[in-house]
Amino acid sequence: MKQAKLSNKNALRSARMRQRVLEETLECIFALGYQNASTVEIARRAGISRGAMLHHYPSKEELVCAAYESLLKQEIDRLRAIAGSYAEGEVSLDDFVDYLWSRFSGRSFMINIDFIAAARTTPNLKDRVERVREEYHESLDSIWRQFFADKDLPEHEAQVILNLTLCFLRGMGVQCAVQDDRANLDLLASHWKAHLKGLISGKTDG
Amino acid sequence: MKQAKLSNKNALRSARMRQRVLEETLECIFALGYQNASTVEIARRAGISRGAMLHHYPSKEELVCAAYESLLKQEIDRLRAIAGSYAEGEVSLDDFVDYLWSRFSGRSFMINIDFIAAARTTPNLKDRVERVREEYHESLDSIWRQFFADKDLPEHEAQVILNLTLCFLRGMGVQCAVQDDRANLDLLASHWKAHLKGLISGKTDG
DNA sequence: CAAAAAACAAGCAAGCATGACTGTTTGTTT
DNA sequence: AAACAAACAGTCATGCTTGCTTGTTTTTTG
Repeated sequence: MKQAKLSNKNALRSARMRQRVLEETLECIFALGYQNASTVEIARRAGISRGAMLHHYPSKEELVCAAYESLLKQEIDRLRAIAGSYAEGEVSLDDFVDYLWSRFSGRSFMINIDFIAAARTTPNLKDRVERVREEYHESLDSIWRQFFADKDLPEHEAQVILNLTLCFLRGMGVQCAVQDDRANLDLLASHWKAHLKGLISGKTDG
Repeated sequence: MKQAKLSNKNALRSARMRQRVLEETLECIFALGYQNASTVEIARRAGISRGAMLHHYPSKEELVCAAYESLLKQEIDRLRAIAGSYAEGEVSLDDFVDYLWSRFSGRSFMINIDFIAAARTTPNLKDRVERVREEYHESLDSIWRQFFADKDLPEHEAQVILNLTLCFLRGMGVQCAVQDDRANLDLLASHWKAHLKGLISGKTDG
């Protein structure tokens, strides 16, 4: 976003360093929590001086926001890849829900919780987090619709089912954060998947 | 827990003060976030000196843990009250889910998110948070069973339905924290309630 | 009523995180 | 190659937070 000409050695060096810093920022937040992820520690892990880091990201807020955007962009890319696999008939709805659950129970979502908690009481951060999340959900939505293209469900019902599923997975992810009882949660996820089938074919209620 | 004789004036004064400090701790965490809730600010709001507060709670961890325990104890009391109302036939399952949703979309849950996020990377806190949450869930569980006592669902299925509902509500609560789109979430909650009915009577799948 | 204990007030010191500042090296441009 | 710009390193100062210490008031107890 900052470099116009990407052919330079400098721009490449810069891009690499920025990427490394962002990755270590996320890792640091994952390992230590949002608030305990100090710029000193991040710089140390990234093998860069604080001065240099401040050159790339002028404030901590800039840094963590960029890191969050990077995180969700990665997620979006992964979703796109799944969408490609679906087009080739390699992925079922069950597989997709499994994939989502793996995402909501792993590092990515734990970092997300920290950001969500921090964003709630930090207006600047909240705006940016909200914006990035919106983008993410749009991607998710467009992929989700693919799974219902051949079913005869109205679009808004597919949307409701997606939102139910997302809230459910989010809630399980939160539970995962506080008490790592994976076996039980995996079981619960299975229940939900079985349930989804009923929702799609059965249509017991509107 | 600290006072043996509650008949003293001192013990009463102490208890009142402790209660006030805990309440302001929660309010401070709600308003400013877990990390920005400094002991200075809490003391200021509670109208007490920091020295006095340190007399009651020797460390910040003690303070916030006590506050969290107080918060969930309050929730448990409320649940017990609902259980009483149910016994008198004043509350339906729908009402109960509505009640839970009001809890998961309000102050109480927002504070919870902060604690959950903080606990993830703070071992001491995590243990205590986990323990208190367990107690809370047990209360919830015993009440939930009441609603299924007259239905012919096996107990473990009622449990699964509770867990599904809880995860769903938690997920909605998280969404609430980052983007206050109540109208949509309320709608989604209605969908779930309608859905619950199907789950209980219909039994489309095991 | 005197002594002990508890509740409370207020100031102090150490630690830490952030951001600013100064200087050095590496790369680009003309 | 000379001037310029970007990338990087390291140190410093400010502000904030926490917990400790010392002193005062209120209550309980012998």
